[in-house]
Amino acid sequence: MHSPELLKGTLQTIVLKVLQDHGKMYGYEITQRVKDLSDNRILLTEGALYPTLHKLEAEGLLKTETVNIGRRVRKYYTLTATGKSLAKERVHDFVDFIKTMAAVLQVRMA
Amino acid sequence: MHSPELLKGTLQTIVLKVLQDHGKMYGYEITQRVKDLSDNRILLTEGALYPTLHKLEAEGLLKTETVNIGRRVRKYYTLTATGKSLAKERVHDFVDFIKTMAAVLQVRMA
DNA sequence: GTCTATGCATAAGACAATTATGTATTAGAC
DNA sequence: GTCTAATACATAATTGTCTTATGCATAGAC
Repeated sequence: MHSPELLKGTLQTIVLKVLQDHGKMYGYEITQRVKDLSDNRILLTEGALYPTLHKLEAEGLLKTETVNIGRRVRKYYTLTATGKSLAKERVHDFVDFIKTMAAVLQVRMA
Repeated sequence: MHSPELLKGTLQTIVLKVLQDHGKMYGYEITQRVKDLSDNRILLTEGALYPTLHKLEAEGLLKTETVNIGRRVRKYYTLTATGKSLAKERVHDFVDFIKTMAAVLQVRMA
């Protein structure tokens, strides 16, 4: 697991990009996908994820669809058009930030 | 200027590495060096920098030397041995984190 | 003589995430 | 057939880091 402070500020970016790449997903699925993609290094906590999803939905970046699986409820999230462009923007900003950090820290990020 | 949330958690890393690369420096000088290296994109605020320097000093990672320039006071900071190894560790951790993020976001950071 | 830059420092408040807690279903181990 | 872990949602209290605001003081440019 990474020093968790570095993760700060990246949660929205992660959620938006994962949704962009994998389409309709539900909360728990997002945590698992991120866990897999990061080789168990990024473990999204529910206390952070759900408030973020609700916030993004309230801002019109995500739309939801509730589905009953047996007696269990699943809430699927999909990017809206605005959400898609924000996803791109956030990833771009992140890459840009890394380039700047590489210059300051004098390291190669390849 | 970058979206400031991304900067969270990177301040100590930046300070330690800049001190490692440039040796003895004072607070204001650090802000300017980072500003230059980042092409004006990372502007360290004093309210964040000074508490961080004091904290690193209290933890034995930095040692200080106060110098009078005319009537003005300058406080120079240098890495201790412990500070040097932490600097390396922090940079390594950061690069590692970026690799993980690249996998999650499916981007190249070059 | 005023404005900007240099140079230190602390305090109040905002904000995001962690930790803790709560509820409930389902699959598999034994 | 019972217990545990995984699945699946959600909110509240607390923590920690940073921004913003404030304060003091010197020096140089114009």
